Amino acid sequence: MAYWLMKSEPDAFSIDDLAARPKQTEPWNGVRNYQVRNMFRDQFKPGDEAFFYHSSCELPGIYGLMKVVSAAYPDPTQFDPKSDYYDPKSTREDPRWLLVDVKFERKLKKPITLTMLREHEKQLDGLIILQRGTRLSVTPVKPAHWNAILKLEAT
DNA sequence: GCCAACGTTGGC
DNA sequence: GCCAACGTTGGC
Repeated sequence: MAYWLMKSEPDAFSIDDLAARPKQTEPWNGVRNYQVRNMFRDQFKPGDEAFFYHSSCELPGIYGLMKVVSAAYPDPTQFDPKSDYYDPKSTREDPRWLLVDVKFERKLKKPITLTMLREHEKQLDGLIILQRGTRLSVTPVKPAHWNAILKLEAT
């Protein structure tokens, strides 16, 4: 089983939005980056765990936990001309973009902010989100990092 | 296949 | 709103 960190702008889709979904699941659509597409395709497995990270907001950080509940499949928004995520170059025969379904697990008692993560840089050496200029919206998290980060919830 | 221009991300 | 970083596009 693998661990992931998945970013979303809370104005667009937040941990509370996920918790409010009828089955507390949501297709993680709109990813338009080949590296992430390949991670979805090659590495994501149902049962994987993920941090829900809020970006571009007042307090960027990890706000909750979720579980991956599907294999990768084509993102339907790429075929929808009315969608912001429409990609005219993608076809149903050869879809360019994939997504996975995620399921709400729980909110953290309090967010683990980016600042807190930085304060524990030593333990979290190599965590991608702490590296300069990382813009990937989905990144892998090593098990040791996952555990170290979760411990910060109690601090 | 190079690379300049452009667009996007995301913290601050 | 600024701007650094970096992925993508497209002309050549």
